[in-house]
Amino acid sequence: MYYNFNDEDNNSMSDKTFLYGNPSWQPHFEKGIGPIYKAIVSALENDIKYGILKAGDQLPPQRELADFLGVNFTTITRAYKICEQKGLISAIVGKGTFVSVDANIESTTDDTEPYLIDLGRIHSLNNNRKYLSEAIVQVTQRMSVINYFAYDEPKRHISYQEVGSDWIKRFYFTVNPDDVFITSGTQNALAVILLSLFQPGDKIGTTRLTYTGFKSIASMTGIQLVAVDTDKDGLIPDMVERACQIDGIKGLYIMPECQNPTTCTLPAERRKAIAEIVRKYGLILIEDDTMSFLGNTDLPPVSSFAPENSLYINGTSKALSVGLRIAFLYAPSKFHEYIKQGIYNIDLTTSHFNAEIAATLLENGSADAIIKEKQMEAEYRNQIVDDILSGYQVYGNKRDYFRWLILPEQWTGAEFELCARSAGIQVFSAERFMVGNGPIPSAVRISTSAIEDVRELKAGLTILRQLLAASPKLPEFVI
Amino acid sequence: MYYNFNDEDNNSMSDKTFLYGNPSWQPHFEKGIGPIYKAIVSALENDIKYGILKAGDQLPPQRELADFLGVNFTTITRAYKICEQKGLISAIVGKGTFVSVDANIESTTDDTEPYLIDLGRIHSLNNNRKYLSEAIVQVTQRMSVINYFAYDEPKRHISYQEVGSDWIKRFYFTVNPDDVFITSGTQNALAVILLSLFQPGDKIGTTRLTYTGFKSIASMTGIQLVAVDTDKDGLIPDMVERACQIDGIKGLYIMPECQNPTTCTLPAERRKAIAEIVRKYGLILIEDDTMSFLGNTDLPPVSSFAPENSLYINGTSKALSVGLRIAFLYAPSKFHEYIKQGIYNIDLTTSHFNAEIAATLLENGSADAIIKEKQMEAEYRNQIVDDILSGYQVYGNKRDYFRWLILPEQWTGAEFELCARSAGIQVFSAERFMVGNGPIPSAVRISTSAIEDVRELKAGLTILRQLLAASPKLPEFVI
DNA sequence: ACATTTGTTGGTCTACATTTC
DNA sequence: CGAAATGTAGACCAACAAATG
Repeated sequence: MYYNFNDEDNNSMSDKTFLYGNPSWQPHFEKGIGPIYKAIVSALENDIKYGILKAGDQLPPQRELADFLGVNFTTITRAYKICEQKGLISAIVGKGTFVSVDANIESTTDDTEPYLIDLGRIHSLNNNRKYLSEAIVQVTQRMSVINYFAYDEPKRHISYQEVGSDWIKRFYFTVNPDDVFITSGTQNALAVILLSLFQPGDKIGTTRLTYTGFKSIASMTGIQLVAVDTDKDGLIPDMVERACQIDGIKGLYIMPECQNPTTCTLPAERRKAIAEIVRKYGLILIEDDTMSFLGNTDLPPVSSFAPENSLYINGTSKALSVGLRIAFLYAPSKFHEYIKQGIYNIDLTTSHFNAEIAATLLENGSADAIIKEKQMEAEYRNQIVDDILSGYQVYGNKRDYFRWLILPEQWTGAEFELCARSAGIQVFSAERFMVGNGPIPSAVRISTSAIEDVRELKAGLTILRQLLAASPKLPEFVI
Repeated sequence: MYYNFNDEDNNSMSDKTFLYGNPSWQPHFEKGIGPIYKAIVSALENDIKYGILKAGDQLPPQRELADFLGVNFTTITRAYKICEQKGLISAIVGKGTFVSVDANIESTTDDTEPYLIDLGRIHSLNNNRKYLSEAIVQVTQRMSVINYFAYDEPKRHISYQEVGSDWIKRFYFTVNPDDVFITSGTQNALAVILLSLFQPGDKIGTTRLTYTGFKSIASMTGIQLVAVDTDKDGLIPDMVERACQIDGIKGLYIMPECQNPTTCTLPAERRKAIAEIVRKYGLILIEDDTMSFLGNTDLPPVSSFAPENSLYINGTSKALSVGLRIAFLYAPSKFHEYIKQGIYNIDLTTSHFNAEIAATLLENGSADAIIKEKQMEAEYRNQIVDDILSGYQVYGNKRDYFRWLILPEQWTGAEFELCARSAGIQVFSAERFMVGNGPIPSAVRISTSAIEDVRELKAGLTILRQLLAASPKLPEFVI
């Protein structure tokens, strides 16, 4: 383009030429065709793709690479910045720039090969379908069933919004029915929120290990996630405040109960402290409380302490039935217009028939029975995990749908996932849940909720136990 | 920050000080607090919001404003650029920068006050619910109904994908069932496509007047729309090519049949020509063929001439029933992974129960009967419009769900919409459908498909006819 | 405590492309 | 046609800010 890359002539740089050695990484591209920063971006993308750069590798400092290429260092800044936005690398002032740990890792957890024992995905436990089936019969027998399909808004004796506020009230958060929206599930609610309340480039804080579905939707909408540090109780309030001050996060995503994947549950004081920070910095809190129905605690959600700044999601898929795809979303009035618009723009509306079934279940008390059974089944299954993996560090509340296993020294999560897979078992490693950079815990998530038959669970766990005692033996593979 | 704004001292500018007069618009902000370009952005936002800057107003040239503020002109470039991305203004090299026509106009068309005669929204005609009701009864009577809710993927004799490929085949496009996805309606399919195949900042070409739902989802995902010129037959192929060369569009959004809102239908040669360009430039074609069931033509869609580059959407909401929320999406194999991911990230999956009802309707022939009836009803209603508005320029095929009315000299679309509203009728003006800048046609869209009772249509049209002959008489209002 | 290393940000400069007159 | 007007894009520079030792 307009610049000649003539290293000798570049006097302003010549005194620094000796300051830097050869950069640890060098982008290969043809000079003179197209902009430099773009060339660097594609070189970086390629080298990560082909394994020349590996997760955690440190890139040369901007000034060093700039000197080597004979350009101003902010040109490198620009290139690095783009790569960072693509999630390939992450930079820390004073420290350096590093290849992201998940740069080359599939971050979804929705797919599993059918022949594997599925200790990977989190499902609703399908143990008893009696109530569901009754509700369906009840709904379909009503003369008005056609209305759920023919009309946009069928009339019913109490509104879905009231059903939703009643549902949310179960979890110690009292909201006005007018503030309740109905979405097609939790994931859908997250998509609506990110699309309607945030813009590409905005930053949202979240635990360093977070729900993969949230990572995906954030990456699709161009929203940057900022890792906030945690300890055994979950998010550390001071670290949230830090993220506000330093990173300028606009929102905060939390799962207060049974955080996915670490199973942390926020204690009461932290909930209040976080709400305090949310209010102080005017954050938009996105609280995903899908797991609260398990009843491990009776604490009010963070949203209840900062309702004006909060979006609170509580879905029925996990609690009642996968097929329902109904989640309730609380939003304060200042967000109503945006959320309405978002819901409309993504999918017009949720199926009224499904909403009616969910409403029926909730109104006639079947929901309570279903939840009770699921809680007991979860408890039973978790006990099996704790028994078979006794002696290992297994985290999780009594009734969670999954557990978090800290691996022995010799393993990394990714290695263990791979070996388990070869042994016929699907688990998901810490790597998949990582946000940004930082130390990756050696751990895997073990789901107890996807398999149909408890014998499968036992068989799978027994194999995992053997694996845990062994050493990583990776199959031969390139890259 | 780091710069002092001392106009006198700025020698490099002093010779130019006399070249420019006072800028036609001046941003008001406090110097020294925060970056200049951001201050300009908020000043601009505010002035548009409060009506100080009106749609179509020309902003001062970058150099002029820069001189006035005593900064480098590229700082203004930066501010303008951000505003352009926000959709507030649009700039043309050599010409200037202008406030967008839709900067302050609600671009949604989903809301209508209940007391108005709704000639605004486009609905499915709900004339006959017999078939739908039969299908629901049939589906619910099957013993396996619970499976639609309890399982993720109920077994059926032929797959929904095959149902989808059969449906698409009706519209002269033969596709492999493996390439068919099921989404929760057309709007949902568009959201999935934009989220999974495009990134914030990407550009997509579309007709200068386009579907508002597409505008909204593009704006939410940070995707820029580029207006492509049209004539009475719709998109002009040469203009599409121009958009490729000049704007570097990555995708192209089209409605080949009954383009919303202008009712244009692309003739055969244009379809081939556009497909040619799509292939030549490797564009991603997004073809929204929701209206083809009306059967105004029997032309194959553009996608059929460039299947490797095309995403073809054909929904059932308009054709069968609003409540179904099922659309079929064809995607070539190279996009499968992305689309799958996108569907999963937005909403997990579509309601199987609804899919089953749609499938039943399609398989047992009811769909044909429903469509036939809708076609006839549409024809009947359009005839009424053409009769009552005879003498005026009304565009539309025999069987469309809406018509496009060119207004007489004295009216602009926005004025007419406002006056019609005061007279109790909702119509949507050309302004709502505009992409970017350019001349705004004086026209409104008149929907024939939202009202229940034809008498309402007649009453509404009669009032509109009187209005057309009158002069704009705007109610007193500020801004 | 303070200098060093490293990344970030706001503003500027230069070449250039498109449109208008 | 060519000069003027106007917007665009890539690179550069200087001040700043966080982390490290």
